[in-house]
Amino acid sequence: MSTPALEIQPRRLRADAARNRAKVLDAARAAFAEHGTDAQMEEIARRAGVGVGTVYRHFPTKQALAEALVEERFKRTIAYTTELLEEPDPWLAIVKSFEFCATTQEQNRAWAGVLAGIAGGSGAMQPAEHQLGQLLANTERMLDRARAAGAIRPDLKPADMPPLYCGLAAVVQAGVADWRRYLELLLAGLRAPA
Amino acid sequence: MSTPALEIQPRRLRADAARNRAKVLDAARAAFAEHGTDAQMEEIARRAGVGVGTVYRHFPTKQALAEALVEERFKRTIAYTTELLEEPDPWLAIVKSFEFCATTQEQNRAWAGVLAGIAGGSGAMQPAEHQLGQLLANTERMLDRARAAGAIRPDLKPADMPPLYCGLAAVVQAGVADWRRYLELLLAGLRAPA
DNA sequence: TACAATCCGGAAGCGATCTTCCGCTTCGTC
DNA sequence: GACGAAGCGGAAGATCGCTTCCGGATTGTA
Repeated sequence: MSTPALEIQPRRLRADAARNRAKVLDAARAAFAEHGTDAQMEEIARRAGVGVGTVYRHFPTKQALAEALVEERFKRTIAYTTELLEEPDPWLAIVKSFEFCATTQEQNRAWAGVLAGIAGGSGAMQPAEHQLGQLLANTERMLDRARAAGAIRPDLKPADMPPLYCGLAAVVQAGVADWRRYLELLLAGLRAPA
Repeated sequence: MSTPALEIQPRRLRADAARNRAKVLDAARAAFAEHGTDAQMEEIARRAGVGVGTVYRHFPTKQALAEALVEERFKRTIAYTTELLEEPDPWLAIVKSFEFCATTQEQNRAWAGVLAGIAGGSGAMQPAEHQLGQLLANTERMLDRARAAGAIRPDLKPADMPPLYCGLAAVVQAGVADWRRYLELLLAGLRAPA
């Protein structure tokens, strides 16, 4: 986020263009947070204080704009799950990963759709292949650590996880205020049997 | 489904009209099952073998048509949960209620949206108030029975349930083929601690 | 300052859907 | 079988939201 992207941006943006691009991304983030995929291009432009034409100058389609935001979220998610591998308590790492998922959904109402695509195997807004692979690898390591510590039921597989995240995101998306209670029940099912 | 609806239909429908109404409902059921809320009126008309005008003669808006289907599902759900109160094994009753939820979602891709509305308190396609009350009452009795039998964790409240159904429906909607595995993990969290 | 490349704004174009409208058809009855 | 009421079909209307287009403004450089 600090230096790269030179392969994608062959030439330097003019100062005003760079400024506007950032404003568009901010506005889009807010609009998607509020309305999910139904956010409208014109509203995004208005929030950014630019014309729709400017939005389209930076992102060729609405889909591309949405994907840029998803990729952003995905990077943060991968970064966070990587951090979690350092968490001393492997069970707590799992708990935190679910909480992160829920708050991400709160910040971007399109997130549940992305997770649904991952869990279900299809989905209109898939992240890049290698990113997805990295996230799944982190998940696997997280489970391995917890299993080794005897914190989770031994038969819990990596493939079990995406649906669990997907369900949680859906509950948050539905507007369940007390999603932590839902999470508590969910986690109880993952614990190692006493 | 066999005799009622006389309060809603003040005058008797002409034979062909009644036939078409049924065809429209069948077609709509199929279309909504496949495409959820995105099902198109013209496709419904085509499937029913009638013109769009005929669809609108029977249901003033797409929303009304969708609501008719939801109400239908809701009646079946209430009927089924009422049956379940007779189930000798209270734990099995709970399991079956979740399975019923999942298969309902498989048969109508708009179901998850309805449950989301119930769980979250808002939602565009709410069922009638008294129907909802009846369903929640059944849920409560179901839990009471299971709690009395020591089959579930004692702190499980009726209000915990809608999000659980909502999450399951979302997972099924996402296209997770092995939703039974998800359900298994979920149920493990509801069991009474050993 | 002058010039050219770059960028901006927002009106207009366009496709997709829901909904209306009305002349024609079918049904039920006398 | 004749008549009026009820129902039907599907083209046209209305709307909505994404996308394009281009004259004019801005930026960076000579």
